[in-house]
Amino acid sequence: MNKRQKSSIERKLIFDEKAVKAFAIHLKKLRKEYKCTQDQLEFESGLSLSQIARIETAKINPTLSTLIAIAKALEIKPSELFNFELPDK
Amino acid sequence: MNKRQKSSIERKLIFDEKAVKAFAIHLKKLRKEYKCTQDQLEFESGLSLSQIARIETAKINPTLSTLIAIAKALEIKPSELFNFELPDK
DNA sequence: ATTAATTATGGCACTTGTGCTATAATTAGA
DNA sequence: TCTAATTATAGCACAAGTGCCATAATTAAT
Repeated sequence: MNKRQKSSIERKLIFDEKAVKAFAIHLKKLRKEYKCTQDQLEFESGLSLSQIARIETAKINPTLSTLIAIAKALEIKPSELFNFELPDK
Repeated sequence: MNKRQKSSIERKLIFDEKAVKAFAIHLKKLRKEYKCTQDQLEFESGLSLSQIARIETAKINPTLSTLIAIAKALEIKPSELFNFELPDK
């Protein structure tokens, strides 16, 4: 099999790894402050534990719904999920 | 062709339509307050206009990176994107 | 040092977010 | 009313988020 052919058109994808990383660290800190395990968060949020782990290790770029589910589970305002310093670029 | 077969296992998907809708309304309001067109926002954020339109019409559930790109483009703090009332459930 | 609890990884299937392009629909300006 | 500007929709291709399952790795308790 040939290598998968790259599209001739360069698609610009936006994935701010640094911001995702900063968010990951913040979330993990928040969760611990609330004495919550990933397992509990799974239960409270309805998200899967593997997903939560992947978010906290910055493997993925979660969606709005996911963020809101987490905030609800932690009983905090969604805006609190963003109380962290964004890397400059 | 047969209809696509449903997986035997019921996958629970989380997509909080009401929250996404509330966010959409809030974003559109914010953008207008900043006298910003979708076209300008496309330029400033690097996101595609079609994507912005889909977000503002609550067609999609944007990702964290997308939200941050929008906040940066509007020169606001990401938490401001969440200054809206979440529907109760 | 063992064991239990917690967190992280990996793979698969499926869904969906995104870019790109084009076009339609709506709104604003003349 | 025309016209231009703005916003919304649609379809395609591809990337990536998520659930579920299993297992490995790490950390905490005893």
